[in-house]
Amino acid sequence: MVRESVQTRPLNEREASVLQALIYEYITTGKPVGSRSFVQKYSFSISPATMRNIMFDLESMEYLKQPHTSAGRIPTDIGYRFYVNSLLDNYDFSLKEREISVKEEAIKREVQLDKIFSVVTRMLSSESRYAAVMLTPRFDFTVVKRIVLVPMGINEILFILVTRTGMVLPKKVTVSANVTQDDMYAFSAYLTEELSGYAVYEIMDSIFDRLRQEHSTCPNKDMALDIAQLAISDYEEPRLHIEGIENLLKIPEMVEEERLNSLLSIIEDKSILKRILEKAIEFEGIRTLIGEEVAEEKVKGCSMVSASYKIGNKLVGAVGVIGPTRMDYEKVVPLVDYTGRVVTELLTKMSK
Amino acid sequence: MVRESVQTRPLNEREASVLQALIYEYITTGKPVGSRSFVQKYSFSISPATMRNIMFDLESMEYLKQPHTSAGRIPTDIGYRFYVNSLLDNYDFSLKEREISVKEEAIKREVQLDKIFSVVTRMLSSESRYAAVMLTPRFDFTVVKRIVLVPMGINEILFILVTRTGMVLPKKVTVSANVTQDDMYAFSAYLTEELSGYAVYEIMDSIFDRLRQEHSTCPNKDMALDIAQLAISDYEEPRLHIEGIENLLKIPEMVEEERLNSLLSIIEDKSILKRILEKAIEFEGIRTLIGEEVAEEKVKGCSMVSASYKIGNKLVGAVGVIGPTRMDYEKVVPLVDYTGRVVTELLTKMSK
DNA sequence: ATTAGCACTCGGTTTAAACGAGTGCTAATA
DNA sequence: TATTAGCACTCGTTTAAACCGAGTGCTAAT
Repeated sequence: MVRESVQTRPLNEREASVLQALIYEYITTGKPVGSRSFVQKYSFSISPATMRNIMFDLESMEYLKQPHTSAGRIPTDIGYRFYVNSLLDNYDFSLKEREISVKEEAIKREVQLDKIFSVVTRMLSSESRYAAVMLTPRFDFTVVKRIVLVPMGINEILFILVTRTGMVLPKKVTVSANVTQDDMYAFSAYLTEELSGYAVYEIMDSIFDRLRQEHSTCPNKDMALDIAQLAISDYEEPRLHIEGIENLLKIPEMVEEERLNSLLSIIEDKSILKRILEKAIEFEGIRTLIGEEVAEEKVKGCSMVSASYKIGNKLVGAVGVIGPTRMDYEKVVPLVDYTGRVVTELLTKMSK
Repeated sequence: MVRESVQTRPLNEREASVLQALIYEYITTGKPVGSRSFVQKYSFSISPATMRNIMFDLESMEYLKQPHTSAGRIPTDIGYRFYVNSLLDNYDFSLKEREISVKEEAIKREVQLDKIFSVVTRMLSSESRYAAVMLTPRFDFTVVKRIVLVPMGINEILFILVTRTGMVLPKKVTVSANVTQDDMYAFSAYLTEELSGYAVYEIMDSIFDRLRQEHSTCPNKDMALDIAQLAISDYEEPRLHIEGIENLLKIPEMVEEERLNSLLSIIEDKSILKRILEKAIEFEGIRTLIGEEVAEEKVKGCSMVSASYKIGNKLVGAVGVIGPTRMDYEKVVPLVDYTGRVVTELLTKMSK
């Protein structure tokens, strides 16, 4: 049979299973997969020649490519995409959890929210053997539990916001007028009374406006509001936690010139990752970006599996794993998915 | 003259200047320094042969070595040590600052203490072009400014300690008995009243004991003390900030197998760095560790320049730069020294 | 004490050959 | 028609040999 170029079309069963096995093989070994040894290793009951024909078809449909003539095949981004999609199709989102659940306790034992982020990323990177990233919750959805003002010096006030999740967010504010210790107590009480229970975005949107018009027994009410507004309006951006870059350095192909540069830009310019993860927040559940799909100029040959997490039913942050395109998706996808759920559960419980 | 093996002895002037120039050359180029080109480049008015003789002497005194026969010379750790010491001898610790002072403002503008650590390490790594590390202040020397208790749930209390430097240290504490909102206010007032102005180590050493015996108007005084003691006793360890590992990856010799492993252990096992920096706290001022002097099994071919910093006149933390043995000490030493001073100044001012 | 001269070393680079895993194509086969 | 055996060909990788050049140590002359 003379092989003619094949347009993209649904794969038949045999092609699909070959593709799947081939990608699996490549993910494990990192070497281009050739027909002879492949057929043997996976006990396909076809000859190498037939395998070559199938590979040829898969190649002309752009699922595979050759790094150079007369080498075996490696998957293209499209190939990986097929692989990951069929993983996702068959993935039982309810199960899986049991296998990993040991770590769950370690996370849940952590009480200080800030540490949770470290623990989660550390766990995720060590479990996945790649690099883990996490974007801390969007500030505007956090719910105020308590506000405490502490005088720090002349005209300097430390504004401490305690969230319902137990996060403690301090902010130094400079005021022009003098404020007495008694004022501080009054302000703390007033602001806690009025703002607790509301999410920051609500406070910014409407609560402040309402309070300014309402009457209050708090002396200097307006000043209290000024301080609060000042502090809250320039609260912190979500922070990016990265952990486990060292894992990536252990992967031989990542240490090669070109990839290393990708890595360097990722570490150096955190805004890149932040951009990617911020996008991920919008998608409920798992999201995979393979190779070029990452769509960041400086990032080449990397994939990213991410999951958004919620507080209550608001999507507020994301967590993920970065690795080479040749990533062990089969392991990473459930892991990330699971981690997202644990974080959601934890934060939601804390904010009750 | 037949060269005989030379015992270590004080270097004469010519030898010293050759050694100094040679190390400088090696630091800049990274290539073994050979006699011919070296004599030419640095306009020594001696012949290459004479230079070889000098080099031979320096080698037999272990200031230099050859990576292999018939190659030029490179410095040994002892050589670097000589170089750094004479740098330090001639180093005007009062001056230098002016050159770098631009960044000072950027740091001092930072109000949130936690961010200062990030800013300092980032600045230090980007200025030095190596990796920067910083150990946050030892907790036991921080002075209490204010204590606030916030009820978080059944039997759960958030204990917030505000230090005089403006650091906000929250800690979740679980108590057995029920605590009312009013208790909280009373406790906060009582603890603030009694503990503010004292350093944590004083509180742990004696204040608690004293308070337990004294009478107080605070109802449930003992419970308040229990909570405080619980929270303070297991407060956080100094944290380690690292920044700029990417800079090290840009140095070709660091990406080679062996060095890369060193690097990986450093990143992976932060306790190594912590150990080194903790030691550095004990030395007032600058400290250099060259190559083997680092004395950590897994760390090879790295040097570290560190400076301790103080709050008032207590040594509480350290900051430093890590790079290859072939580091630009001439640049790094003043930089680290200066950074240490700025941090000291800043923290001291904040804690007033 | 310095230096010119010279034989010698040895890592790095270049060149060439041999290797081997893999391919595409063709022709025979089920 | 789909599969397979056979074969020539490709091309990156490994191995070996040759060579280059920067550098050394030693010796003898200055």
